[in-house]
Amino acid sequence: MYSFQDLGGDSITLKPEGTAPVCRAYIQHGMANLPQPVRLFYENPHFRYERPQAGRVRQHHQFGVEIIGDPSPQVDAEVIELGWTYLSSLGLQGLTLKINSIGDSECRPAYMELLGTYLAEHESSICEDHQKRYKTNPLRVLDCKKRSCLSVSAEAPSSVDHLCDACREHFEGLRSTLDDLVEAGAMAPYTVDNRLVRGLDYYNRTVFEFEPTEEKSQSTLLGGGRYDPLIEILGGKPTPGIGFGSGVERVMLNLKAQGIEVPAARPLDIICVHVGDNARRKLIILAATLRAAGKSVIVASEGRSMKSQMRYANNSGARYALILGDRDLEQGEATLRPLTTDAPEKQVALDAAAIATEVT
RNA sequence: GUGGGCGUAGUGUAGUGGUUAACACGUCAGGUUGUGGCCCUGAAGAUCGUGGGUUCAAUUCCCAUCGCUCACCCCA
Repeated sequence: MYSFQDLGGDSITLKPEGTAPVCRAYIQHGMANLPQPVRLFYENPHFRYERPQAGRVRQHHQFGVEIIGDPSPQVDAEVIELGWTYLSSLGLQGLTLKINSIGDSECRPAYMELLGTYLAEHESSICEDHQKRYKTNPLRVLDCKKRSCLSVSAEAPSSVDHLCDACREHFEGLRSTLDDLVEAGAMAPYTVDNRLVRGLDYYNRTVFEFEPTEEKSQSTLLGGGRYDPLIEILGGKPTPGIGFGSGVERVMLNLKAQGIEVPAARPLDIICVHVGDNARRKLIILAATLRAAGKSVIVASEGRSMKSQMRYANNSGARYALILGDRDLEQGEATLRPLTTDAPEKQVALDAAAIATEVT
C-alpha cells in the first residue's frame, strides 16, 4: 500500500482498490434499506507503491461495478457479461475469459489441505520463490507464471472438483447461464481455469478474469469475483456481493497495441469570428446565450485579423464559424460557416435560438 | 528494494570535446481591401534533467542525484 506522512505528520494511505470501499459505503449509507440488490459502479484513481512497469503505474484509474445483495449465480453471469460488453464494445479483439470457483468456508479448507499435500509431493518442481512460501499460501503457486510452477499447477487438484454441494450448485448455475449467453451470441466462450485464484479470504465461489491473447505477467484487463463474506467482515449484516474491476490505463494500452482509435472528445460547436469592435461585443453576448442553450462556443481573441481568427477556428476543430462584422450588425444577421463539411455558409439572424437550431 | 536502457524547444528526433545546438511537426504572424484548410515567407520557443568532476574548453567524457522506462520483486 502507498502510505506516507503528510506535511502535518498524519499517516496517509492511498486507496488501493475499489471493492472494499464500496462495501463500506454500502454499510455506512444504509444501502441495505434500498431495494436489493443494489447495482453500483465507480471510476476513480487507485494507488500502489510497487515500482512501475509496463501495464502498472503508481496512480491508475479503475472502472468497476458491484452488485450487492443477491446470492444468485444469475448476477454472477450478469457481471461477467457486463465486463465482456464493456471490453468488446471498445473494439478489443482476442479476449480470453477464464472462470473458476474457489469454494467457500465450507469446502475450501479441505481443498487447501489437498492442494498443500499435492504441492509437498511436488516440492522439487516448484520455482525457488514458491518453495519457501507454498506452505503459507498454496494458492500463490497456482497463480505463478514461471514455467516450473506451471507444470506443477497444471496437474494440481482443481477446486471445482472439491466443492461442497451448495458451491457446486452455484457454479453449475453460473455455467448454465453463461452457456445460454454464449449460445445466444451475447458473450464470448469461456474456459474453466483451476489456476485462477484470489489470495484474500473474503473472496468465495466465483472468480473470473479477462485476458488479452498475449498473456504476460501484468496483463489482466478485467477481473472480479464474489465476496459474500466481505460485508460482514466490515461490520455489516451478512450480505452477498459480486463485482469486477478493470484498469483503465491497461485497457488503453491494449487499445493502442491493437491500433484502435480512442474516440476523440466532442468537438467545439462554434467559434465566433468578429470584424470590428461592436460586432465583437455582440458576439460575446450571443456566445453566452448559445452556451446556455447547450452549445460549446468560443469567441476568437480580440485584436486578431480575420484570417487569423479563421485559422484558429479551423485548427481548433470547431464545427462552425459564426462570422459577424460591424456591417452585418446593421442588417441584423451573421454568417454561419461550416468548417468540417463543404456545405455552403448561411445567413442567420442574431438570435441564439435560431443559430442553435442550425448547429445540431 | 534490485538490475538494464534513456533524459537536447510543446511533441518526435539529429548532432559535436571548441565561434550564434539542427530538422520535422506543432504554435504565432504576414502573403492588402470581411472567410479557414493547400502553398510561400517570417517569428517565437532549449539554462542540451540537476549537481559535481576531468579539461584551456563539455550538451558531448566521468561520478552522483532526480525523473522516465523495461524487467525482477511484490500483488487487495
